[in-house]
Amino acid sequence: MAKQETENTSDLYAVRLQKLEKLREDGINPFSENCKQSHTSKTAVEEYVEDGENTQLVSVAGRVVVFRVMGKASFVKILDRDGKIQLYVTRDEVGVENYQRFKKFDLGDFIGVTGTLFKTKTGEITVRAHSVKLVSKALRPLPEKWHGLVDSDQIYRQRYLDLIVNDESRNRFNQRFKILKEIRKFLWNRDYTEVETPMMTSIAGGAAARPFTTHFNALDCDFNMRIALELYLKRMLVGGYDRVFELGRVFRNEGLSRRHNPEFTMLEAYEAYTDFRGMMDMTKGLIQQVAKEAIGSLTIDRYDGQKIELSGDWREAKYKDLVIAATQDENWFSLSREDKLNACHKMDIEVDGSLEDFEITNNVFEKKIEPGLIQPTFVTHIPKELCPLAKITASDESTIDVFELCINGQEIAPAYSEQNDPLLQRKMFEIQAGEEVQNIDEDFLLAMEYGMPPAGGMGLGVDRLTILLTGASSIRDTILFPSLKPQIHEESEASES
RNA sequence: GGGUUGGUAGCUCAAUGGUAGAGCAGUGGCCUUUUAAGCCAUUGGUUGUGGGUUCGACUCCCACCCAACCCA
Repeated sequence: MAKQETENTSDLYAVRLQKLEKLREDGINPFSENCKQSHTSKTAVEEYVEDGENTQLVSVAGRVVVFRVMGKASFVKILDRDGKIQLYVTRDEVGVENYQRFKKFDLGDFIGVTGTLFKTKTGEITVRAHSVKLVSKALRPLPEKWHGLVDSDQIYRQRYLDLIVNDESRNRFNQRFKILKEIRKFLWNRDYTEVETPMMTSIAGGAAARPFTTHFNALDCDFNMRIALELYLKRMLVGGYDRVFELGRVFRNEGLSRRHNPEFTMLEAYEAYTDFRGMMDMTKGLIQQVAKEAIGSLTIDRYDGQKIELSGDWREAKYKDLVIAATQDENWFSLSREDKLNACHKMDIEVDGSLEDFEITNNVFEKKIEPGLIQPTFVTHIPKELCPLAKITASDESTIDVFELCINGQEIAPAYSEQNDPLLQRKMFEIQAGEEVQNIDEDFLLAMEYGMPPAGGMGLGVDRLTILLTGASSIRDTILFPSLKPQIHEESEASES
């Protein structure tokens, strides 16, 4: 049965296996051959001398993605880390025997070529091959060149194929990698230290989210995957590192959607002797510089054609003012819980009848206000119930000194004036935990009692920032290997021939 | 979890109950400046899985699997 499947589905595979055998018979190892790479596709092209003698030898290597044989001459394109470059291979240059062998190469094979540069009739800078050799044989055919790979399932499960054949996808991921690099550069330049803190802890704190659990065999106890970086980075503040950041994965055991992946990348940065106002300037500077360096523009085209303007000053708005504007009710915050629920029904906002007062209001914010905040907006003076880790606003006991930066209809980055009063912090934790006091991170409170400097802290959803800056329509297009349900594989079709 | 759409050759797609097709890829030829190269010939299928209806099912019905989108 398995054998039959091999024969039916892998005809192309069988042909390539035969080629492989032929190469071995001819004394050529189709896999171990190494080759020199003196230039990449990009740096090789830069060597080309306009209107001059192009005698400089370049050695390039990569995967064959275009293969056009025209009798005794051929054009080939290879893909390397910098992109693609065209090669011109002729019988006269590489010799009859080599050329015969070359003609049996397949799309997808890795080859190495050494030669000189010239420009074709149509003006493309091309390597005229003096020698060409196979360095690694591909046994599977690549997806079609023109339409690329469009099956979403295969794009996500076999991302490597997507990266090989879909330029748009490769470019988007290159932008993501650049974004990560520029975030680090920005913070390093401000004398921040990059640190690493535990991903597995007994208590997952720092945010309100359901954690993934795992079992620690040696200690025989259940651990949680982290849901935020906050509590350990603050321990670093206590420990004397007054500017720290971590860029890493957090895990939240919640739904999957166009905007949510259970594991995602967070930046959290803590800076002593500043507050949420200081973090506001820092965050704006960071996003503007990252956009400039990684994307090359401060004006972003969204997938739906709208433009997002990141330059200049950004709007600031108080949470309460936004809610009052959205509900068109000056007295919203004095309404009873029941009146708020009724008003939500009238506005077509579905709310769970058991929600607390502030949660009902926050539903209005999340469903009616946030999706409309396309241009950068710092939302300030947020109700204190929404975050137990920030300082209370001096002039208004009901709010905290924080901002939530919304862009592209999503919350991108919250920041606080961090709470550093250990007694108040304990009280806030106790209110939040309610019955579940065992979930209070006592070690964190102990650390705070040794003294934590006043600080501003900021968290930034790197995936959401990437969605914003690349104009992607889904978070899955910005995560290399998004979470998917495992597929049951049938017997692997291998080795029989 | 609910709704909608989709799953057919390696890839991209056709085929509305009556012999499963095309383009690209592959294979064999021709071809020394191509740009989705071109020309001639040609191989390739358990139609997502399992049931059912029917003389006959890619097509209709039921269940399940996977994905995308929308909603919760």
